[in-house]
Amino acid sequence: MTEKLKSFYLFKDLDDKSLARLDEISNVIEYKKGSILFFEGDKAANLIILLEGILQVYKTDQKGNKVILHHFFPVDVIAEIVNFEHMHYPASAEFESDGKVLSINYDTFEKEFLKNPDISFAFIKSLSKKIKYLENVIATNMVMNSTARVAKFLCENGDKISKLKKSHIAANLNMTPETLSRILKKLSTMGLIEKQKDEILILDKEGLETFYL
Amino acid sequence: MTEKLKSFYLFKDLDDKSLARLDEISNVIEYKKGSILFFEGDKAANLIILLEGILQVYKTDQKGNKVILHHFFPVDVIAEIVNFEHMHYPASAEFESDGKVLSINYDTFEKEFLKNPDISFAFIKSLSKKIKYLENVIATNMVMNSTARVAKFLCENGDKISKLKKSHIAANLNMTPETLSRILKKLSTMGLIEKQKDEILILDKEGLETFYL
DNA sequence: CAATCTCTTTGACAAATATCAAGAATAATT
DNA sequence: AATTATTCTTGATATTTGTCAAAGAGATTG
Repeated sequence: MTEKLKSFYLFKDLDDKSLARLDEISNVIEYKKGSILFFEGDKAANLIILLEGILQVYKTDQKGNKVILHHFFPVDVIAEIVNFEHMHYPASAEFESDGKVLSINYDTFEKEFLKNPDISFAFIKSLSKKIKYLENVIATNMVMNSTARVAKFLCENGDKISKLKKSHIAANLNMTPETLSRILKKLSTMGLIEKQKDEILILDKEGLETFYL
Repeated sequence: MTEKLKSFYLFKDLDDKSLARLDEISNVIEYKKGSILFFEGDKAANLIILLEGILQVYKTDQKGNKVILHHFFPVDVIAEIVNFEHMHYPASAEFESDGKVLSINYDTFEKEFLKNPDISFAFIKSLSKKIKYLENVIATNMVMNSTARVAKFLCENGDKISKLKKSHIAANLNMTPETLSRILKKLSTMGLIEKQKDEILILDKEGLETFYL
């Protein structure tokens, strides 16, 4: 297990003694697809690192619609500020696939590890990454309209698109499947993409980019 | 000047020698209301700390409308990840009032100061604060509708409201003045607020809160 | 391969907010 | 105080996206 810990960038510079200690204060938990890692409002006692699976973080608006805020992939540190600031989770998190998590007792971690310059630098790195992600969420969802979001998604994920259900893509882009369908039709009519059996071909990437750049 | 530096929480634990060095690599710049601190896309060479004034950070959407993302107040560290990640500014910043800024050569700062555990802890604190702020921007603007945003603003800023122009409030809430006017009228009709000459009285705070809690 | 189930598309309509234009209220200036 | 300039409000209309319902297309199962 200490070997496994060592392989995470956050811990790569720790000596064996520290790793053993870290091992003591942490454990691995597995989750099934669809299960909830935490609910909005929960308090956090553990620092959580996503080892396997895709985690979706969302809020629910007044009409009861999910508003998807993040996706986390391995190996991401999840919501560390909630630990750092002793806050409540500002959103809920649900596994989009089966997953696995490393759960570290945070108080001990802060006391014994966060002073270590390598750890704190990695922690800064992780926070920084999160800010970039949030900036992107804001730029995408507050500044861009539906068509722009679809165009951006197509340009950035043209490959993955065949594997995903359209309704799933729509949820990720915070729009309804109907709206997505209509936009794809429009882009198709404009000759920017071609809808095939199972795939969407991008015919004019530059044309798509004009919607959001 | 070193005394002044010492008064910022980020530097409060530095010894005199370090402060003198910090002084060497930094300088104070003054800005007039309406002037631009940086444009979206600019590259950053300096770590910027807002000493005086209110700074507005915004993007421009495709129609040319400003979308206001943040407000910074003294003493905030501005967009430190842009330095840390050697990125370009993802948005523009404009002074809403006359202002003053401490500009620190970032490369030197990272090399000579960021290793210091007190500094790095304060840096983490600052990043953490920013994440909370961004989470709030997202929660407010992506999850809440116009009425909820106005209600929240009234509850949180009931005092300041008389000093601000309505068009300015509307811009801050990312809606048009017309929409704000209509919502205030609606809330007034519902008996939750009372519009007076120069002020808005909150008659039923709990009633307002139901719009967004 | 027919029946069933799920997902996607389409159409008609509704809701929220923006836009444009005009009038009303306030504030500033002469 | 009268005039002028700003800002705010109101009404009419447009735009974007969501909602609901039904039809169509694909996939799955017996």
